[in-house]
Amino acid sequence: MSPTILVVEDEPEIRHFLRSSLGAEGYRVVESPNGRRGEVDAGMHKPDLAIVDLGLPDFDGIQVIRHIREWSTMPIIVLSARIQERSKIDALDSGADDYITKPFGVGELLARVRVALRHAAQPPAGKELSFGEVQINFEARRATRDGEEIHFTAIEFRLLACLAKHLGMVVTHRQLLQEVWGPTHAQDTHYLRVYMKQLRDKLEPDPVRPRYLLTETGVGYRLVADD
Amino acid sequence: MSPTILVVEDEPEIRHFLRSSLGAEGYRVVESPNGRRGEVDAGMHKPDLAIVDLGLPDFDGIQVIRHIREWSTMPIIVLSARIQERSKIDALDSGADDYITKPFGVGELLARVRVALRHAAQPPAGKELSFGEVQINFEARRATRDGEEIHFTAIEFRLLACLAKHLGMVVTHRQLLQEVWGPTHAQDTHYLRVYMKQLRDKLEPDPVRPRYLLTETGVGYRLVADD
DNA sequence: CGCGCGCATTAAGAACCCGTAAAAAAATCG
DNA sequence: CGATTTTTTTACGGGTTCTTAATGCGCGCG
Repeated sequence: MSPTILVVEDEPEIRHFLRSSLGAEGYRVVESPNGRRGEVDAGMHKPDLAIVDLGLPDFDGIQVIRHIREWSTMPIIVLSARIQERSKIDALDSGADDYITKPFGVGELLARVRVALRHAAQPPAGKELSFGEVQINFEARRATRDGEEIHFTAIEFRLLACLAKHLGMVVTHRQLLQEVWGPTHAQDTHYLRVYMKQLRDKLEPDPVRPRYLLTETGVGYRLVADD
Repeated sequence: MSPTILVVEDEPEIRHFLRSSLGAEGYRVVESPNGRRGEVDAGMHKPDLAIVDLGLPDFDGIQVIRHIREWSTMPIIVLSARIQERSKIDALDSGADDYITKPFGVGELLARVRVALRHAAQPPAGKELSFGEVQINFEARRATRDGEEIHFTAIEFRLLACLAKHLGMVVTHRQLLQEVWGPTHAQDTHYLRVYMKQLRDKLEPDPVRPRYLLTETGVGYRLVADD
């Protein structure tokens, strides 16, 4: 079943451009001409991805994003004019996942859409993952270390799964918080500090000098398997 | 099919010089003697690249750039006399991608044109970039040098990403500052000096004599990969 | 030649972020 | 219902990163 994409855009020209570009790729497209309709359509159609213009006539696209983020983690891509630098950043902070600056080409649009959908849809990449003496089976939700079973709490495991899904890549604080605690806790970074410590105590040979579960100061964390 | 290049230039001498230099390389050339015609021709011919003189008789070349940028992402190269320092920067901030200062040689012209066309042809989804012994993976937010991992702080990486997004072309101080520090710091150019030094220390084989991360005095910086 | 401008370079204090521990609150389970 | 586990809060010390200011250099210009 092809993914559904919600397009919230007031200018008919751009909206039709989006519809035909995305439609040609096989996506199903739902169009909303303003913010109010956008929110309703988001709730009704439960799309796999939303593309939201920041310069909407009735109310700010950021409002739409905030409201959607209250109940959904669907990927949101923001459209912004070159002038709206500031609100672009606000949008990302409000929970948008990516942005495209107008004017933009079909190639760029489709590339961003693919990335966003891939990130959202992916089940924990492989079913197995191992590093050092640790082995994790995501399907069975179990892990062993030196053959001994390790126990994870629900949150610990979700956090680990989220990191493993993006193995080797940095996962931002916001992504982790959003994925594990939901959109309402996207700024409670102290949760991460506590749980990273617990994961390290369970996974790392020397928890004080992490080798697999690495910190990216000011950005997020990342999990790396051995070389 | 050879790329089409639009030349918006009032002085016949320079216009003919451009036509023959570009024509000899196999490009198709469309000439416009003033700004008004330039805009029309841009819409009609949909060229792959526009070269716009800043000192046009009817109205400012910056107007032309702004108007084109409302509907197109085609690369735009600006021609400026040495006196027009200020408007050169305005042009870049308005969406031009690169500039050439008059007088200029064929070699410089063709090099800039090649870079701009190559840049346009590649979807910005490009996740990888390499120059010298350095390799950067933007998706994973990682970089290596001679196989060794290099560590970047949050700001360093954002700066590098911004430069890489416009590989081979100039990025103005203002653009960099806005993208990395936000609009409130658009004039704090001293930040750039400090961080450029750090990037060079991490990326350049000989940081004192930069080969990739180049200074454009009075304008901004430019990242070039080796050819 | 001396001056001013913009850039490179350095260093130090401020601000911020992270790891850590431990207690309080909530949820789970027998 | 009480015990145990899990989650949420809070606090603080140490370390990293960011900001700021001072200095030196090279170049163009008067």
